[in-house]
Amino acid sequence: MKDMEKKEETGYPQGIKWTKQRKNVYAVLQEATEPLTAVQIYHLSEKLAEGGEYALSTIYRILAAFEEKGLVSKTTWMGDGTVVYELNRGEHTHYAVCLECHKRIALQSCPFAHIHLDQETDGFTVTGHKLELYGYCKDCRKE
Amino acid sequence: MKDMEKKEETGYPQGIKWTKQRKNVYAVLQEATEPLTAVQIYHLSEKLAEGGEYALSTIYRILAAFEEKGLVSKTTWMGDGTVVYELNRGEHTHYAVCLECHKRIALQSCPFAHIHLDQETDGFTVTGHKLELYGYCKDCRKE
DNA sequence: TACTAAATGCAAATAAGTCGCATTTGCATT
DNA sequence: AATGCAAATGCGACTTATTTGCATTTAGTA
Repeated sequence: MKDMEKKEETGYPQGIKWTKQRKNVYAVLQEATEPLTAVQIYHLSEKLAEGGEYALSTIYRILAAFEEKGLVSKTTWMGDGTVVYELNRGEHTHYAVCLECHKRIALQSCPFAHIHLDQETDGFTVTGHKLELYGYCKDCRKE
Repeated sequence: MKDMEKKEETGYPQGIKWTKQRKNVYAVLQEATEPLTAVQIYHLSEKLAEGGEYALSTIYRILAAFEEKGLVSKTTWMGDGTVVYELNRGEHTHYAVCLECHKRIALQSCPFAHIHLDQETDGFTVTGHKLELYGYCKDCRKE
């Protein structure tokens, strides 16, 4: 287990205090396959630790701190406004949301990958975008 | 003012009770040039009427009823999750949001107007989409 | 004009997130 | 290894946005 020891000693972005709560939240975000709400992160973090030794307000503060440091980005599901957090991994993902079962399906690629959005609006410099598709997944489709 | 009388008698989508509160909310939404929050609609409706004869909960219920009937659509500003309502007028509008001053600029056209999004995801039938652009408006742009 | 289901007002309840303050804890230093 | 302090945490109170129960009112029909 020397590898794990090594990982314990290093591997965390520096510049902030790495408390056990922060390490757990960070681990939860690394394991996540899609963006999570603060409450989901709260429960998953507690599961990672043994006891119920977390305050929800701490989770909110940790997420705010991570966002400040650029580790995490905070977004909202456009459909219902749910606020979610995810690790900044460089790429971005869009989702298709089923209006029937509310399942979210990640798009394999961004439709704007090769489209220039800049000229859309006069004088506005576009630096990013958010997109959400709506419709029916193959299980819920009406014929 | 015969025109107004006429308008009073007709012109409302049928199938629901047209109370004075609902008429006012409907009028507010018709006059709106962009989506409004429930609280904004609440204040504007009270201004339309004379007295403070509205309950905020009623506004929420009216908006929910309108949404049910397909008169109104409820959306959220993706950036901050603010929930807003607007009349369903057939077309849809996207916005570019300035990260500095938070101004919203309506796009003249939808970038997807002539793009097929259907094939993006296997088996998913796309019926709608939401898009928000981020960046800097011409007043806030950094050189 | 009377009747009834639906709509409203009000106040209390819920949900998501924030904040102040006393206590604890990384972590840099001795 | 022990110390010190700023930063982080826990806890509870608070805010803001929205929902809900219930008694009362009202639109639209019979």
